[in-house]
Amino acid sequence: MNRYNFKTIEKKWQNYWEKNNTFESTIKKDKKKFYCLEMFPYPSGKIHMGHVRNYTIGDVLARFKIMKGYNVLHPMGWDSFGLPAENAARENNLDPKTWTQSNISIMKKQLKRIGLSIDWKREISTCSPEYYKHQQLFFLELYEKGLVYRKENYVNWDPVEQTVLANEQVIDGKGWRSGVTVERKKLNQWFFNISKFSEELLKGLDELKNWPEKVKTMQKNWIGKSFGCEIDFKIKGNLPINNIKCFTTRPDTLFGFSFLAVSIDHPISEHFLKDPKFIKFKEECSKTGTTEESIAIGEKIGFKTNLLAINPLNEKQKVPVYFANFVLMDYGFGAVFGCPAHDQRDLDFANKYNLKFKTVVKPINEDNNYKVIKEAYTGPGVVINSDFLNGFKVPDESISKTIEILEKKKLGEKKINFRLKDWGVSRQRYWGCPIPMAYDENGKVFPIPKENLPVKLPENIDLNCKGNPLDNNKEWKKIKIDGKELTRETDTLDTFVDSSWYFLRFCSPNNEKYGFDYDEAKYWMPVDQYIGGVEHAILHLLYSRFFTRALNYKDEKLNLNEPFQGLFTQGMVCHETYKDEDNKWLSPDEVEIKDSKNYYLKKDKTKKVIVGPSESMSKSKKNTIDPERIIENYGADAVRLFMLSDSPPEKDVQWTEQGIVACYKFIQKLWNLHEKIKDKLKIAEESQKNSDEISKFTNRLIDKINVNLEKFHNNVIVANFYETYNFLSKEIEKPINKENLAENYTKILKLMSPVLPHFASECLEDLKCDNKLDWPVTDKKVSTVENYKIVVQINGKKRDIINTNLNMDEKILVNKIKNNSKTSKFLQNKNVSRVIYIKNKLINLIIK
RNA sequence: GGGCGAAUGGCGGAACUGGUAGACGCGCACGACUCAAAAUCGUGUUUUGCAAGAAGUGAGAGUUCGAUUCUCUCUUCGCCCA
Repeated sequence: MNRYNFKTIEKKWQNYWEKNNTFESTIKKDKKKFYCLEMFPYPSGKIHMGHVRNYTIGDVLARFKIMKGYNVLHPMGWDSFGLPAENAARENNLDPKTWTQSNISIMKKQLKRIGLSIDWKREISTCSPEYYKHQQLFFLELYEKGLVYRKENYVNWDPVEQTVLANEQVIDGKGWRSGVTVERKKLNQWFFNISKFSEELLKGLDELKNWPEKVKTMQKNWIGKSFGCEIDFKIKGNLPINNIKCFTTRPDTLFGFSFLAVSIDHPISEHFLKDPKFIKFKEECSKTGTTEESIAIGEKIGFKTNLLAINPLNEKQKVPVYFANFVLMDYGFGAVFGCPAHDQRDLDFANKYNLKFKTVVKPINEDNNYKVIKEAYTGPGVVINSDFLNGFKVPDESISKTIEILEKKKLGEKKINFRLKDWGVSRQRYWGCPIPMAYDENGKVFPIPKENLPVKLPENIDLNCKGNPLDNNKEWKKIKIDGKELTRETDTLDTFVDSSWYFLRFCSPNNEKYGFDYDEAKYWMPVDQYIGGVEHAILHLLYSRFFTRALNYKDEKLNLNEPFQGLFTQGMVCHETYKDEDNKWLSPDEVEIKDSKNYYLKKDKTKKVIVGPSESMSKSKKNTIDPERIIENYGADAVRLFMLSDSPPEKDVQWTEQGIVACYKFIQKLWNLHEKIKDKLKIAEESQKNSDEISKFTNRLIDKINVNLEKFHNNVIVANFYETYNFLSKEIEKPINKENLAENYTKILKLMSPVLPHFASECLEDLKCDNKLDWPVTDKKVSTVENYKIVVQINGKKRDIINTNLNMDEKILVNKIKNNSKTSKFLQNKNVSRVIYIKNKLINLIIK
C-alpha cells in the first residue's frame, strides 16, 4: 500500500492553484458575491500558530463558499507600518523598509504553504507609497469635510520611547513597552472627529446581526452613552469666576453635595498659574497618568481654592471648590459635583480632606436614619434628606424628576454625554504614513496640494537620534508651496488608520487614481465575513466603522456605513509552559515527555521539568511552536485539521504534539481507506443491490456539514469526518453497489475539501472524477422514512429504544411496549395514567 | 466595584427550537500481528454494582410527563470596563 506523500502532493496542488489562477477574483455580476476577509498580519518575520488558526478558519469558509457557487473575494495583505520595524532596524542597523520587505517575502512563502485560497494578485502593503498616497488623500478629504482638526492636547508621554501613547498602551500608569511611568505633556496633535459619530456608531451596532454580542457590548461600553444633566453652579469668591458647568448622571443626589471638583486643566486654572503651590500640585498630578484606570487606582488628591460653589437647589449651602486629579477635562465639562455618600471616589476624597457630607439615598429595606460611612451606596433605593426630592425611587424616577425640576427652574438641562473621545492620530515616529500637512513660521496650517502626493518617507535616515527622526531631518522638512517656505508636519499617522480602510483597497488594489473604485467597492463591500482576534474588538473595528462613515460623509458616494457585515473572533493558540529547576523558561523542544506526569530535560534526563499552566503562545514564555516546522513534518492538511479540531474556534485551543500526530495519522488512514475504496470500485459488482445505508449517511453528513460550517462549529466538522471514516471503513467490508459507492464517496471527498484541500483534490483526481468542485447536495431519492427509532420512557426514564414505522398509532405502540420483555416488567400491576407521545421520536408512559 | 460569559468522564469537547447525556478525538487498559519493539488493526473505557439496576452535566431550589438546555439563589473561573 502506498503511503500518502503529503510533501509532493501538497506542493503539486499549490502549484496547480497558482498556475491556474484558481482563486483569482473578478467582478461577476450574475453571481452572488462573498467577501471573506481575515485580519491582515503585521510582518514581524515569521507566521505564528495564531495566524495559522485565523487563516485556516477563513480559508475553510472561503473554499466552502466557492464550492457553493459564490463569487468569492479572499485577499491578503500586510499591515506593514509600525514600531517593531523601527526597533528591529535600530538593533540590526538596517532600514525599516528592507527589514519589512524581507519579512513579507518570508511570511508570504510560509502562508502559501498552508494552502490558502488567496487571490495573491490583490496583495497590498500599507507601507508602500502606492497604498499610503491614497490614505494621505483621504486625510485631506476628511480635513476638507471638517472631520480632521489640530489641537493642543495633553498626552501620555513615554519619556523612554519619546512618544505619545494611546490610553490602552498605558498599563498601571506605565508605558506598555518601556515600563516607565508615563508623563503628561502638551503637544499639538491631529485628531479625527470620531465623536461626531458617537450616536451613529452606537446605533449601527443594532444592524450587525452577525457580530458576537460580546464585541457589540464592548463597543457599546466604549462609546459609553450616558444620560444626565448639565448643571451650572454659581460661584462665590475673590476671583472673576461666576459659574462652573458640570455634567452629572446623578442629579438626584444634589442634596448630598459636599464639594465641587474641577480638572487641573479647567479654564479657571489660569487664575492660579501664579500660585507656586498650585504649580506644585499640578506637577504632582502629572505623575499619575491620564487613563481612567490609573486615576481610579491612584490616590485622589486635591487643591483647595478659596472659591465656594452654591447648591442650586439649596442656595444656603455653599461648598468648597477643589482642583482634583481624578477629574478629566475631556469628559463632560471637566468639572463634577462631589457627592461622597453615593460615589466611592468622592467619598475617598471627602474622607481625605475631612469634608462633611449627607446621605441622600437609602436602600429600600433601610429606614430614614440610614447613613453612609465608609462605603458609598450606589444601588437603587429611595431619596431621603432632600427636601422636595424625598421619596422618589432611585434611580429611574429620581433622576428624571430631578432633571424635570432643574429644567423648570432653569438651573440645569438634560444632556447626553459620550465617553468616546476624538481619535488622536499623530505619532512621533518614522515608520508610518506621513501626515500631508505643512506650516508657516506662525504655525498656520497648509495642506499639501493633492497633486503633490504622495508625501514619501525619506530614505537613509538616522534612526538612532533622540525623538522623531523625521523632525531631525532638516532637508526633508523643508517644502515650498506656491513659492512659500514651509515646514512639513513631521508626525506620522497611527497605524490604526492604515487598517481602517484596507478592506476597501482590496476591492481595487491597483487603482492608481483613488484608494478604491466606487463600482468595485459597491460590488464587493461590505465584507461578508471578517475573522480575527478578539483583541481588536474595540479599537480597530470601531475605527474602521468610523472611517467608512467618514469616507461616505457628505457625498455618500460609497453608500456604506458598516464595513463588516459578519464578524467572527477566534480564540488563541495555547501551549503548556515549562521551566527548569532554576525557574528559567524552557521551550517545548527542550523538554521530553516520559509519561503523562513526568517531564525531563532532553539534554539531561536526570533533570525534571516543572510544567506550568497552558497559556497563549508567546516568545517571552518560550511556549511557541513554529508552524513552518510543523508543516514540514506533518503537512499543511494535518495542521489545518488540527487547527479546527479539539476546541470551538471562538475558544482558546491547546496545542499538543499528540493532537497534531493524531491529525497526521488520520490523513494516512483516510488515504488507506481511499486505496481500499479504489480496489472495491474495481471489483464491486454492479449488480449488487443498491444499499441505502451509504446514501442515507451521506445525506445526513451533507446536512450536518452545511449547518456546522455556517455556524463555525469547526471542531464538530472534524468529528463528523472521523465518524465518516469509521462508517465507511466498516461499510466497504459489506457487499456494495459500485455506482452507489462511487457517487457517495465523491460527495464525501468534496465535503472534506475545504478542510483538507490537497488531500481531497488528490483523491478526486485519483478517482478520475470531474475536477469541478461543486458542493454536494442531498439525494432526494433516498428514503429516510422507513424506520424510526423511538425512545420509550416510563415515568421519564429511558427503558428501551424500539423500531416503529412512520407516524405509528399510539394505541398500537402502547400495546407493543406492554408486551415487550424489556419494558413490560416496569408496567406489571400498574395503571398507565398518562401517555406523552411525540411522533417518530419519543413515548413516555406515566404509571402509578 | 460594574457588565458579559462559562462550568459536562482522567483530558479537549459533543448534544437541533425542553425529548436516548458523554458524539468525536486524546489518554489509558486489554487483545491481534511480531523473536521483540515501533507502527498498524481490533475491543473496552462516567461512577457504582457480579448482575438487574441505581446515581450522574459546579452546589441548592423551582417550572415540567421529561431540564446539560428555562427561572431564581449561591460558588468558582474567564474576559471586558473601571
